[in-house]
Amino acid sequence: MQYLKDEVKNSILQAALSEFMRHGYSNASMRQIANLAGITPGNIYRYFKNKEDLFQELIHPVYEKFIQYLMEIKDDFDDSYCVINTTNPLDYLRKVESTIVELFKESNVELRILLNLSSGSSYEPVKQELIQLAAHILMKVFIPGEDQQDQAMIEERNLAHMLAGTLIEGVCIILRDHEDGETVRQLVDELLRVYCAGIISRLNI
Amino acid sequence: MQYLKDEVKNSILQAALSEFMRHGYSNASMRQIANLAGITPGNIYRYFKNKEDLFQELIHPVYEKFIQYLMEIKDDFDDSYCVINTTNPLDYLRKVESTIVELFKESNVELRILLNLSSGSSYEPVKQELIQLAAHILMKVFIPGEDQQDQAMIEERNLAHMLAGTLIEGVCIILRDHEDGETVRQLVDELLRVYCAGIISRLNI
Amino acid sequence: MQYLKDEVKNSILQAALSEFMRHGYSNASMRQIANLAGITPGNIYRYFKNKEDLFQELIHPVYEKFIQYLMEIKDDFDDSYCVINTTNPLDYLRKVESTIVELFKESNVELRILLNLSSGSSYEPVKQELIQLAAHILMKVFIPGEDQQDQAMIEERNLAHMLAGTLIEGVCIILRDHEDGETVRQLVDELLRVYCAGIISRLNI
Amino acid sequence: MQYLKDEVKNSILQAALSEFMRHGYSNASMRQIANLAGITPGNIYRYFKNKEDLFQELIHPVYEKFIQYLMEIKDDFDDSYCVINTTNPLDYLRKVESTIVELFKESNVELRILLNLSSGSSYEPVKQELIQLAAHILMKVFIPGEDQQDQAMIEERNLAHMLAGTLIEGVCIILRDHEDGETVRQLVDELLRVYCAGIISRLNI
DNA sequence: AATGAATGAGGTTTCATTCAT
DNA sequence: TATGAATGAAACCTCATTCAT
Repeated sequence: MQYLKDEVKNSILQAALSEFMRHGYSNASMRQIANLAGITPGNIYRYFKNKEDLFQELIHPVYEKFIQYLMEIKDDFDDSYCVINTTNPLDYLRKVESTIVELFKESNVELRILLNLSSGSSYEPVKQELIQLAAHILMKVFIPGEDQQDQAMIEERNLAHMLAGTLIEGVCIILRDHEDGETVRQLVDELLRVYCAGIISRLNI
Repeated sequence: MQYLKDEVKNSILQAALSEFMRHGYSNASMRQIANLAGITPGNIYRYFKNKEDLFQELIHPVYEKFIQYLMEIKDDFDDSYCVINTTNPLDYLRKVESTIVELFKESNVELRILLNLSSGSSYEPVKQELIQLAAHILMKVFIPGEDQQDQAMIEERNLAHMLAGTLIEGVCIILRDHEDGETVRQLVDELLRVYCAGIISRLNI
Repeated sequence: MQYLKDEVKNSILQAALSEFMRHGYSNASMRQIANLAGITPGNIYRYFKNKEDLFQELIHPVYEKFIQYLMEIKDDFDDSYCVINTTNPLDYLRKVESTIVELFKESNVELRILLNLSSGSSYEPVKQELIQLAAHILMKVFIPGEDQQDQAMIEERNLAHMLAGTLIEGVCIILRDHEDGETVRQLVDELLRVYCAGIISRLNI
Repeated sequence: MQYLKDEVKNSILQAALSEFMRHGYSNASMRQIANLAGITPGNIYRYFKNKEDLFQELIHPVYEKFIQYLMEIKDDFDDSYCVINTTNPLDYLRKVESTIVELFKESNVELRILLNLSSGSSYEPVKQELIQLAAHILMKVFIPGEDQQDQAMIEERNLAHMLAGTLIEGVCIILRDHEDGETVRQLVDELLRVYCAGIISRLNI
């Protein structure tokens, strides 16, 4: 009994991963997923309730881990950096980096789907939330002290938002193009170095 | 009659632009485009062979301009920077920047569709091509002289590729989130500043 | 323009009426309706949003008329019969009868679908509501005065409910089996005669 | 082995009874029947050729008993009532009643399925056949003597048909709404009383 | 005898595209 | 030239039935 179940379920998941990666959630075809998995479309529904359920089973673990991780970063950051302004942001980000890379190394494709290809699913607004979280952290770097509401403030906010977005996208790109863990770490390192250098140079103006 | 034809054709193109912008290529509805253009669905097919053809007529000019522009940058770069190494890369990129922003200001929507909303069309792989072109340019910054094939070379290639990708994505993000031309220019400026600072600091190591 | 629309819409409505009549709402097949109408399934959706919408367009007018009519009966009954107990129930029901027959003559099939074949649609609970309304009226015949809550009361309630149900079904059967208006009127007359005789004889016990 | 087989077969039949009762023939799910029976879907097909066969094995005995019973009533009626016109129809119907209720008490669920929930199966037209049989019996009450073919005859035929239908539906309604055998008997008693009173009053005109 | 994974035909619905008018 | 009704293929999904185990 159940002489094939796990094998088939895995082949469906793998096929779905490939199809979602290629066409995004709403343009992915259950028929194509079935073809890729070597089964008939109806059989998918023995393993997953529907398209959204299949997507969720693939993406949710990564989503949860990622959210939890970012929250930890935020809390840690709020505690250690903002109160006593001793930590160098460069050092702080460097510490963060290794954990990020670890998570991405585990779930490269899933994260890219979550962040860039989930339009039409319940995860659609996740990317903006994540970028806003990242922006929140960067904001504290640019405006350490008080909450000014003047023009400068708006510009800083835009800047933080933009840099947060590019940072997230940068990591996505690195992970899309490279499999080797050490290369990934090295490139993220470089990316952070660029960002930190730029941010520091901007703060010093 | 010819006059009427052009008017209708333009209204279709304008409607299509709006619809592709809102829903992306494959989720755009020909019926909705007809509605927006104030005509009937069947009539679209007197002006355009099919959905893909309509998309192409809209996007191709921008695509071509963008490619041509990047080629010019590449050629200019090859001539002015690589041979006699006098120009400051920061100055060079700053010169580039204003042209980029100009192009985006002209064809903001088309470029955003081309880069982010062309999934399902023949332009789907364009973004990657563009990033590779940009990477080629950046390569010349990092490896000014000869074509070494050693390990250091590979690392520089990866770095250039990654930075090119994040740069392109960064510009996309800026254009997605902001309409005002001056804000766009300012943010692109900041983005370049960060990149240049990072790149210079890296070159100086 | 619109050179066929009404004709097709009517053929769909007629086909749907036949299909819903034969198999009920949830077992009716849109494909079969299309076949009966001599069109393709997709074309139905140019005329009706979905299956429920098609059903509603067919059934709602009858439903509304029927509900309104029954409410009028109920109000008229509450006013004329319960307060001053002068009207003979036989006379009252006879007055009611002609109106019922008129409505049924107009929308024979639709009413039968509404009452007996709407399972799965939003009209599913209508029949029970109607029977309860009819039972409410009959209750007033059996228990003219006060609201007793004893055993006799429960029996009267069951009896009223049962007779209301059979009355409704009886009218449905008459209309299913006969087309001629005069025959219908005559049979409903007989049915009411039987009911009234029985009810009166029961009250006299 | 044979013992086990019967046990399984019975559990399937019991499960099917419950499922058909809840959802009707065509909306009943073979998978759900298997679940209720504590076996797997495929195994049902070792005991029953298909869904229709399972339905038939469940319903046919009751159908046959019911038909046979009605035939006996008819024959008994033809012998005792029509030839020597001594028996009071009220007494005769009262005698009939207790047998009807007995049969319903034995096979309440099966009869309700047969009469009201067989849409989509081969038993779908049974209810009409039953009503026509009942109408045939009632005809003998209204037209004791000869087979006139005049207008009066047609009216009597229609009347008998209508009253047979309402009687059957009335019993169905009673059985749908009540579980307790004594309440069922009592309501059927009342229903017959109404019918008899009406029929007698009509005959006396 | 029993399992339950798999199939395949069918369900409702959408939509780019065609074509008679 | 323009209409918009109609088509047909595809979408997601369900389920009675089959069959390798």
